[in-house]
Amino acid sequence: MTPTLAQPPLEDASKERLRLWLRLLKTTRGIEAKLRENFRAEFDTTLPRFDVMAALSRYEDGLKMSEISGVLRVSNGNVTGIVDRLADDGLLVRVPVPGDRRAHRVCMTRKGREEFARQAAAHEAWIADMLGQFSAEDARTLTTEFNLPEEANDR
Amino acid sequence: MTPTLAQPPLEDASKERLRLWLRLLKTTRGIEAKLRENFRAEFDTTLPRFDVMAALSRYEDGLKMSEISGVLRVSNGNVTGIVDRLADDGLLVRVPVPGDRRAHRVCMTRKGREEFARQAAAHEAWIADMLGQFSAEDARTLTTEFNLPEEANDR
DNA sequence: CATATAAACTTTAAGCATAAAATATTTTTA
DNA sequence: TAAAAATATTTTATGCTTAAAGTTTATATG
Repeated sequence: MTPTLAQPPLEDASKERLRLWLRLLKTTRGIEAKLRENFRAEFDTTLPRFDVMAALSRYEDGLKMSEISGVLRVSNGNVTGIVDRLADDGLLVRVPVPGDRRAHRVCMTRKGREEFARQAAAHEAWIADMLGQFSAEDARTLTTEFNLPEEANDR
Repeated sequence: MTPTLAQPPLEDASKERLRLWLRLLKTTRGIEAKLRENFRAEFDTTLPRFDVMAALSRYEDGLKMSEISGVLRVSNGNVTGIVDRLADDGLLVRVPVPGDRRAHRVCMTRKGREEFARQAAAHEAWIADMLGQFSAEDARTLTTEFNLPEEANDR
């Protein structure tokens, strides 16, 4: 006879994978909501703005508009508005690309770099707190496990 | 002397947790993008619309507007527009609540239930495919591991 | 060289999301 | 019971997001 289990019996993999997806979604959305709230309260900014700044911070010479959308995997038109607003705030500038009058290189200003440094430090601390249940080793293991193929989408 | 490692040495937990977060974000966004694309191509609908239908499908007697936003953890005003459009399409109806003229109960129509059944089956198959690298046992283990406290937010 | 194609970017239309304010109704309280 | 507080929902303002169409500039092709 089937013994009573602490957990319900394993259903087919399809159901368990669906459960995992719903859990991942709930967890990441919860963390994103907290980040959004913190960014608003502490820095009067948003997650998409931070994402653009973070992308730029990794490239000393800035990025072209299309490179930003490529790195962040968002649509082209999306980046236009976010960069507009960051530029209005003096955190970055559009620099014409010599020899190609279609393109612009987006670079952080000094003010942008300083502001981003503060935001990045806070961001890392918030994440470390929210994922505090994972040891460094656990985190590394899970990072590897969640490296899905996702149609081999690097660059 | 420190031996050469297959992976870089463990940095402090903070950095490893940040890496895990970035990986989770990349993975869930990738899956969400694929789902959005599939929902659009196969059913001419969106993920938020599916989420509302999924919430309603679990309650025979429907849900009030505020209950939908509570279950889905989205803002009140957000649900108004999504329900408006689903109602326009005849997939659900707003039913007045007897004895409280402020409130409405949102219920799926027969058409809505039939459409949702098709969508849910496809959704489960898409997820099972994208998370195919996880066995049923792995999926269950990970689902448990990602049950973050997140300020004990159930209902 | 003229034109066609491609590339870089912006604009538009529609929908999703939040926070905050507004409206209507119900319940509590003085 | 009248005024105040709470509840249920919608509306408004702002920003993010995509897909698709449009503009300008660059490159390829006849």
